[in-house]
This record gives sequence, structure tokens and C-alpha cells, in this order.
Amino acid sequence: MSEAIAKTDPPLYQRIKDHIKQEIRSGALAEGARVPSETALMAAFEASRMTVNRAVRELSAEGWLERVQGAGTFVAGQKLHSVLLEVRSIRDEILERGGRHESRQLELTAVSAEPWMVRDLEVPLGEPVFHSVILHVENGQPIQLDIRHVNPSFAPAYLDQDFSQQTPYDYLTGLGPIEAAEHQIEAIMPDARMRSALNLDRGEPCLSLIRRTWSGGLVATRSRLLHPGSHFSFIGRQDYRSAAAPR
Amino acid sequence: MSEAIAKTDPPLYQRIKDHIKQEIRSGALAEGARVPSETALMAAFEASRMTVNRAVRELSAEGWLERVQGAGTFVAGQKLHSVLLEVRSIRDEILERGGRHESRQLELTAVSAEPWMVRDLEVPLGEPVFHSVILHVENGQPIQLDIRHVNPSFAPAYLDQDFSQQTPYDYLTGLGPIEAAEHQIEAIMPDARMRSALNLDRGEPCLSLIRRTWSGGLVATRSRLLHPGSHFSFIGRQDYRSAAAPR
DNA sequence: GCATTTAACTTGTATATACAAGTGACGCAA
DNA sequence: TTGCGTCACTTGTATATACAAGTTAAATGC
Repeated sequence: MSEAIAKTDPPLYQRIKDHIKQEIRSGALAEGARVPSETALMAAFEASRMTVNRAVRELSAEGWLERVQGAGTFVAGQKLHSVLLEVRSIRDEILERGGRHESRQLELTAVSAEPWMVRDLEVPLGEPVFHSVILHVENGQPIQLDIRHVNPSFAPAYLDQDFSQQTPYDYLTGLGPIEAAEHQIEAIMPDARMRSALNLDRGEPCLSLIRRTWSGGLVATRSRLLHPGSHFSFIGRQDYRSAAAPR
Repeated sequence: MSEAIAKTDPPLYQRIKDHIKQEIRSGALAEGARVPSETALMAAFEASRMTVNRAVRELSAEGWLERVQGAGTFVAGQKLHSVLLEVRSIRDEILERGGRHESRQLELTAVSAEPWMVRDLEVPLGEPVFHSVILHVENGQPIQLDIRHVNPSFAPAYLDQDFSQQTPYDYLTGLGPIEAAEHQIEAIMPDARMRSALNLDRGEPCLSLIRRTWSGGLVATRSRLLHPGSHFSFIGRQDYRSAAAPR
């Protein structure tokens, strides 16, 4: 009804943000260009400095602008250096697309730490390390082979779990918050054991995702997730300079 | 020297943020737990509500907290749904590690749009599409094969460029800002032509990164970047709940 | 007992004000 | 000409205040 209400529908600080973003997108404000000072924006939008400051500060945190105390505010350079890949719980992903998920626990033992585990898990050489191999199946089709090594200091009761009911991911994240993760993606040829587990033809490649997660200051787990290359791919989309949006 | 100065060294709003983050990390504030209200934090830190509000609002934008107007503030759930992969310009990457970079322009022509190009590039069937194949070489070793299709509406002069001197990425990003990108990663077996270009052994898999970028509202380019799987991997690290940090 | 109203508490936005701190240019003095 | 100090302008932080709007639970009336 009222024009006044419609005009002020988005909050003022948001309207200021939108305006500046629009000017950057349209090219009116090019990369490195100087953005009007807070004083100028106050006059232009008839806003208080705190409101203008909030708008500009948030755009700065979101990567649109760079601010230099005393000098001014400038349009930030492009990034596009990083790619956001969606790597979700395999179980959620299957269930979401209406599939039937099933886990098969192929192995669950303690092994003696080999040199590469000393490096990756930061455990002493020869000390026990928990090891599991779980196959995730979607509608009867093998979709992911989870070859995992777990730091016993982090999950002392790992061997007592039943991973045909619960995924290792769900169990481990319940023990403590994940502080950091490292991922490595490569294309490999599966060995005979991987090939038979994933039911692959000879000569078919695998997509390998190696993930290490940290919790409580130590490496909690190192897992190698193998997918049939011909049936699986990671897809990620990213809006350039999208907001650091709260989900 | 002065204790008072040292105590107030980080700004108050930052000290409040750090305190709340520390409580979440330590587990004192578990997932879903209620965070003290702004009024309570005002008393605890002897701060004004605006200062407390800024601290909590920023933590919310960074994904640590979720706020519900009228109800309260709560610790957000874990994400770890996305992985940040560093995908940088191959040329920068090689030069940075001290390597010698070289480009070989294997192909640069116009082709007629096939159905998959109609889908991926959103061009009319049969219309011309620019096509290039460029091999990136590091110290004499093939490291990336860039098989690219370009929307002529976006880069009309694409065929006039010399891509042994300049990478297509650098040329295209100079034409207009990238608005969005889509990536797809898979493991594939190279065909004979890919294999000979990358100097691969028979049976060696490839890591394939397909990237589409948008600019000016249309799909600017679609490129397939092939890497020898045995010598190449993407590595990404991510601090869980890291700040939406301005770079 | 049940539905409705009310009150208390919460977050969301906006203003006016104040002082601190960094930058850059101009002007003055040696 | 050179060096230094000053001053205007910029962003950074913090407070006190105000009202709007959403949630929840207690109080009220039937």
C-alpha cells in the first residue's frame, strides 16, 4: 500500500550495501577505485555514520572492499583463487536423491603404525592405529570405499563400534568438534582389492579423496575415499564475491 | 609495560568474539547451546550493547552462531560440507615453485556448436564456437592440457590471440569480471590424443577439472583441464569455522 | 480447563556523539 | 631546496539511547 513502507522495506544498511555492490558489478566502480568516504555516503543516503560504517565494514569482511585507515576505502581485487567443492556425507547425499544407502564393514582392526601413518597421523612408529574399511552402497551399487586410519588417542573405543549401522564420520564427529581438515584429490588406478570391492572393470580409474581432520589439537583420522571415476564427480558452484553468507 | 594497555590491546568487540569462540572450541558451549544474551554479555564485559551486538553479529555472519530474533542466540551446527580447494593459475603455480613455464598452442579454431556445447555454453546449435587446445609444460614436462570452448559473444577476438605468450585465463579475465564459476572434478582415462599430448603411459588415469565461468550474464567459457593423475593432485586446507576473513 | 491477552525478554535497526589513530598534502622555516 | 610540523580528512572503536519486532511464558478472563 504505502510507498514509504515499500521504500524502506530492506534495512538502510542493506540498501547501502546493495547500492555499492551494484556499482561494482556494473563497472561504475572499477577494481582499485576509490569508494565514497563514510561522510559522503552519509550525505547521499541521509544516514548516520554508524549505519554507513556497518554497510562498508560488512562489504569489506565479505571481500568486496578493502579499507585503509586514514586513506580511504577501495574496491578489492578479484580472487577466484579458490573453489568451493561440496563434499557432503555420502549417506546424506544418497538419501537426499531418494536412494537406498547401505554400509558394509569390510574390516575393523588395529594395525601397527607404518612410516606413512607416523607422518599423516602423527603417532609413534609401531604403536597401534585403528583401521577400518567400509563400503558404501547405493541401490546395490558400490559408490564409495572408505579406507580409514584413526588415532587411538582420539577414539579409544573405535574398534567397539558397528559401522554397518553408523558411518565412521558420524561416530567420530560425535567425539569432538572438527577444528581443521585437509583434502587431497587425485586420479588413481585401483589395485586389485579396491577394484573388486567397487566392482570396477579393469582399466577404470578412481577418484581418490584423502581427508585428514584435526580435533583436540591432534590428527583424529585420515581417510581415503575412493569413487568409481566414471560414475562419480564432485561439483562445486561459486558466485564470485558472494557474501560470507550465514547458512 | 603497562598492564592496562596490554589488557586492552585487542579491541573490546574482538575480545568478546575470542571469548565466545574459545568457549565453543573447549566444548563449554556445545552445539545448539544457548549463548548468553546481549544483556548478560554487557554485564560480563562491562560493554555497551552496540559493542556486544557487533561481536555476536559478526560471529553469526562467520557461521559460529545462529540468532533468532526474540528467542536468543545459539551455537551453530558444524558444517564441513564444503571444501576449499585452491585452484590457481597454472602459470603462477609453476613460477612460484621456481619452475619454468611454457605454453604450446596446439589448436585455435572455430567449430560448429554441437549439442553438448549448446547445453554447456548456451549458444545456438550450429553457430560458431571458438575452440583452443593449449598444453602447459613445466620444465619440459607436460602438466596440464587445457581443452577450451569460448562463447564468441563474450570474446569476439579470441581467435586473434597468441596463447603461447598469454594464457587464455589471463586473456579472458581481462575482458570482463567473472561473476560465477562451476567446477566438476572426475577421474577419467585419457583418449589417444590426450595421452600423447600429456606424454602418458597406457593405463595411466587423468584428473579432469571442468570449469565453466559466467561473465556479463552469459557463459563465457567452458574448459576441461586435464592433469596426469599420478603427478598431480589438488590440495586444500580449511580451518573449521575460520573467519570469513578479508584477504 | 481452555483460549486469549499481557508482560518480560530477546534480537534488529538506527541515530547522535566522542575520541583514537593513520594518511597525505600543504606550508613554513632552516 | 629540503626537512619537518601542522592540519584536514579518513577509518576504527565505543557509548548511550531509542524504537521496532519476534518469542515465550505467565497471568487473566471465560
